[in-house]
Amino acid sequence: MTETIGVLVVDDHAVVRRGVVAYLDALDNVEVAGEAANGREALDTLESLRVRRQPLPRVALMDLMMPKMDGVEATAEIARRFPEVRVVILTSFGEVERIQAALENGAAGYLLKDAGPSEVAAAIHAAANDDVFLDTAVARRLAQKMRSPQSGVAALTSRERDVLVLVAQGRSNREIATELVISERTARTHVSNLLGKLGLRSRTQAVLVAMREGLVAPPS
Amino acid sequence: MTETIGVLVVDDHAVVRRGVVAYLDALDNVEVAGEAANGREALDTLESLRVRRQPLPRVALMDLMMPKMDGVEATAEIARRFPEVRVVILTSFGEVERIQAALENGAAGYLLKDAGPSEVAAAIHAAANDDVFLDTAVARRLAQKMRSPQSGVAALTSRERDVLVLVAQGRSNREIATELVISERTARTHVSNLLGKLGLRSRTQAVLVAMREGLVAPPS
DNA sequence: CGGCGAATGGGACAAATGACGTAGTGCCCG
DNA sequence: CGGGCACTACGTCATTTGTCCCATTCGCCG
Repeated sequence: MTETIGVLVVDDHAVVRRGVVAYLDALDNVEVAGEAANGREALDTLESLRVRRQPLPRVALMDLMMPKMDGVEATAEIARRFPEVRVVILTSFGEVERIQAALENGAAGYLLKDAGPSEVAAAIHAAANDDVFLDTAVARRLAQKMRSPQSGVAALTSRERDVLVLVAQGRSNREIATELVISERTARTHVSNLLGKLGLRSRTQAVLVAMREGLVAPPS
Repeated sequence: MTETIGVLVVDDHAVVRRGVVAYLDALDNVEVAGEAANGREALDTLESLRVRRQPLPRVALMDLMMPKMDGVEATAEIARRFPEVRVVILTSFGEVERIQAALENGAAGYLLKDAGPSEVAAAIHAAANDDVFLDTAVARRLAQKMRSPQSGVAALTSRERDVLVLVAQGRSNREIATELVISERTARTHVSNLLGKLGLRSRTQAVLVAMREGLVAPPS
């Protein structure tokens, strides 16, 4: 572990990249190996390092919610094509669904943007060590989610999640039916069931829950 | 203008504060006068400086979307109680409604977080000079909004906006009526009218528009 | 003063939504 | 193999939502 750890910083906000780099510069055995503004750029950077036979960074510090390529997607791609690179998520969103998605896709850590320098350092060292680091708040939420499998989107069947996503896009039952190639009655059954499971009384509330759980992106 | 400009950095994300401070440190006649993690802290800091008869910062660089006290609120408070402090907004959200709200509440600038150091510098100098600096993208959106007054929340009456906000919280017509102390029929009239003005066909879509326009915060 | 838009409500009606019960089919797991 | 679950679908019914009329009351503005 006395070896220097190369870190690729991926965030669409220049200010955030600057802050992260400032954190990393203060660390002894960590070196910023590059910056990228989105998932696509990050992959391009890694690819280009590989063809030049230059060493890949050990860790990628990555935002979720980026243009071009979403953090979750990018994490999955990196895990698939560059398995020696550990991905640590650094984001302002603490949605359990996103956290789970990221971890399932191979993320080796999850930090919130209000993390201090020491937490970032800990996450990077953990990742370089093939451990997983979770922000305290993140870990707590995950634990809560585990403890209470009854409340929340996790209780939904995959089909119900499909329907919920469409509801959260403002579609009517008829439109949902057409989209999923089922009858409107079935769509209504799914909506009714998911409302029941989530303890809601209208599809309007379902939109909010879907947003809160990160099932759909907030509209831009 | 050779005088040093004091800047108060307000953001709930430590990483972002660090990045901004790094930007500011690189500038000659700018000095970081303090940091705060939310609007409340920012006001407390200013208040405490005032009672100690210490000089107030000329500029506050502030995020929107913070816990404790929202950026728009904080901007209004600062403009009211500390008129000598110029507030520059630095946020990742480009919603026209929020921009307008911030500017109407006395903001002296609006930057997006993908802004580079030079833009931050320009905004601070402009603010210290009693000018207003707008990010290029922000200015463009504002201009678009001005050019097309027909589409968008701007066409709504204030009462309709009230109703829309409640719709976007998942309330039923009956609940909205109770909340606003009007009859349910009137609530329905308002909903119907605002749907027409926005070109929508259901309240579910209205939720999305309200979010997109920043009329309500995305649920946490 | 006259008009105009905003806000308030009502009647009537059509459409969408949601709840509840029932049921066939397919699939996985013990 | 049998039970359970997900997915599909329908019938019925109550409620909500949304539309199109209309009317009244303000307050503001020319």
